[in-house]
Amino acid sequence: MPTPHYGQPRYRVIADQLRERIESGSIPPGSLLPTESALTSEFRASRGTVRQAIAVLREEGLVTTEHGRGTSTRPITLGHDSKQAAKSDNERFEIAADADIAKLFGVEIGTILIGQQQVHRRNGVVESVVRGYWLHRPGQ
Amino acid sequence: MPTPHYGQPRYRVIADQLRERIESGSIPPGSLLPTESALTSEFRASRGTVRQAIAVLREEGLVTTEHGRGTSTRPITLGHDSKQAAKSDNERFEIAADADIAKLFGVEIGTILIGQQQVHRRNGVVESVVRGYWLHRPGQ
DNA sequence: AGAAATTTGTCCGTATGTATC
DNA sequence: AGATACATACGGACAAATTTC
Repeated sequence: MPTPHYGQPRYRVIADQLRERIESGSIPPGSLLPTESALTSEFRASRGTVRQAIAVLREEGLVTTEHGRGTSTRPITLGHDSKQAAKSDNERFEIAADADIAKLFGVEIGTILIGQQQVHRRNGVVESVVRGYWLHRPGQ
Repeated sequence: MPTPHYGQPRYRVIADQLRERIESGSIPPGSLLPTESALTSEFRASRGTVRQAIAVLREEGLVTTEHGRGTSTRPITLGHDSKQAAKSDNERFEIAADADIAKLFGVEIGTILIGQQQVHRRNGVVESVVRGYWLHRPGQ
């Protein structure tokens, strides 16, 4: 079989479908995703492709993977309050756009955006903090 | 050949070496990294492993990759002037730590940090904004 | 303008190592 | 100890974007 990936690559299509299940609640927060081999059978894709799809969700912060255990969904913490102590080093939240951000996106100040904060540590010590912002559901 | 990855996996070792070259200036900002096939020969690793190593650097924001062109180290705009900053989608600046950030780093509020903002566009439209923060001269 | 070469992107199949149950 | 599941690594093949000639 050739490698036709008209439009979207397979791993993104698979990632989209899995994201759909997670966000629709079909796969509840905190529960395990199907195993890699199960997804391999279901989507008739190679394991590498399935793993690539899962990697997409992991980068988005939607799931976490534990060696030898599996990949599980993680709840999105909405209504983030800055004083709220973060339990995780990777959390999602909603936040109102400040002047800078609002101008960049071309929206009004205060528009609600999706934010994600990721804390990077080395030997337990915080090395850097990265925050990403984007609009709800940009055409992907 | 077996797959021994005692201690660190190969792709991380390769990533570490490449990072070293970038930070030492051996690969200057804005210049192209060796091609994947060149790295494959040099490190005697498979292309997949080399690509995984590059992916690490990409996640760290050290390099950017363009289809058909190559992977280049990110040009660092040591900018501080807002006029130049406004023109670029990638600017560095200094900023005082707010309560949130200060707590994460374990420093006092108001401590001066390095910040970097990167604007990601698709077809000219802002898709996301990423802000990173870290201390001056971390171990490295 | 266009063809060829270069380079990254995607996908497959397989094998082996390592962690968890 | 055995079964299950994720992590790493290899090699090959074709697709797509860019650069070069």
